[in-house]
Amino acid sequence: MPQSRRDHLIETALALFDASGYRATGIDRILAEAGVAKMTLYKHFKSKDELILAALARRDERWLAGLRTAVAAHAEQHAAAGPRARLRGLFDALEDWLKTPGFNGCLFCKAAAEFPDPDDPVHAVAARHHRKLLAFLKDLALDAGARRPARLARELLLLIQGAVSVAQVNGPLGAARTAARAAEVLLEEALRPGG
Amino acid sequence: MPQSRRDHLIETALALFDASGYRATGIDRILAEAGVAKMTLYKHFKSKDELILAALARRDERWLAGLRTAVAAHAEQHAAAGPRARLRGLFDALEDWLKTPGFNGCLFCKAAAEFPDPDDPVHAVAARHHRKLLAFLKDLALDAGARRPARLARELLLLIQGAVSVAQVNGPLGAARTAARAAEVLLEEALRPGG
DNA sequence: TGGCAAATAGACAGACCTGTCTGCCTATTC
DNA sequence: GAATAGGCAGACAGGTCTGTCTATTTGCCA
Repeated sequence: MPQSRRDHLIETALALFDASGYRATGIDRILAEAGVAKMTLYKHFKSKDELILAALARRDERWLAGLRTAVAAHAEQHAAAGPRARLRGLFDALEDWLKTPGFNGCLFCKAAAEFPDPDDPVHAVAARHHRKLLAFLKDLALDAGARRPARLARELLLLIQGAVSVAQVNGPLGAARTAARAAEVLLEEALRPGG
Repeated sequence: MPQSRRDHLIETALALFDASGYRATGIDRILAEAGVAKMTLYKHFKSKDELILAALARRDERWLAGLRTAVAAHAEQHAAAGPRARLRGLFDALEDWLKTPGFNGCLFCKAAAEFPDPDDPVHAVAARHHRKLLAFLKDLALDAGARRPARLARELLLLIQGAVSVAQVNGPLGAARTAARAAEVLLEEALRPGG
């Protein structure tokens, strides 16, 4: 099962990068935690940076998939609730995430911070993740019937990223709730007819 | 002039920490850039972490002071413009900052990310900075006559931090404008009578 | 049982990091 | 002119980092 060790390395690296940062997490630490030999790592990944890229790719798909299912589940649960239901699901999922014990900020924001060069592949992956999230939010806004869905999506993105950032620095207290409240105000404004 | 070398070290360190991160910036790099000998640094600071703390302390006071003056200047310029004038000044200053060529995100968010332990003095300084910014926003909201100033302040903080985060990852295009637009909607909602 | 592929432990090189120490040099002050 | 303080350059120790290499062991399959 050649995939299994590679997977295990990616998962272990993800957890450690999240907890301590990219540069601060040494290869040896990942290997010790995963119980894998160094040569095995370097057989699957050409360098530490490639491991970082693989870990971010996995996080990207998993995180967005989780968001999608959370929103869909919430919409199904409150089938008759109108356009606000999905938005509520979005921010409920956000709140759950921020309150997760090990929560330590957005891995992509931290990647962009530790690899500030925009041409760096790691930074580029982080940027792409943000754009994918923005596209998802735009679909949501479009679905809700917002007057200017792209603008509402950009606003929602700010609220989400702001909540993540504030929660990382000062704890999760109220950040998601505040974001959800503001999002409802912005949604209502976007649904109001004349403007 | 014993203060001058200390100051120069702090300024140089600030610029390098901003451009490359805390761990990624070696002492030797700071010394070479500042043209200062190693022993001079270690006479003024007990360790690299203390230099980081000193640099963050300076950034904290300078950044908040700049924000205050920007808001005051804008309010004076549009003396009769009502409660929105200061808010506009706030987000104009934000836009200027995000579009500054060397802009590379919020030093305090990055500090909290690189020093994730909440008990770490560096993380604590970052958290304190956020609370000071929140207090300033609350004063602004109070001044504007918002119905629930504390809530509006928390919402504005999310927008500001979100714009900073998004601009860091994906460039400054539109982030500040989006935040300003959303802030106006939220302010209007907070000023509307019944709610 | 023999053979093969893959993973293991661990040494190793070379680079970089922080923090300490030793001389040298310069400027100021008596 | 001499003494003294402070900054400079650079060596150094001790540690960590990535990435490479060499043996050795494990497990599987014929």
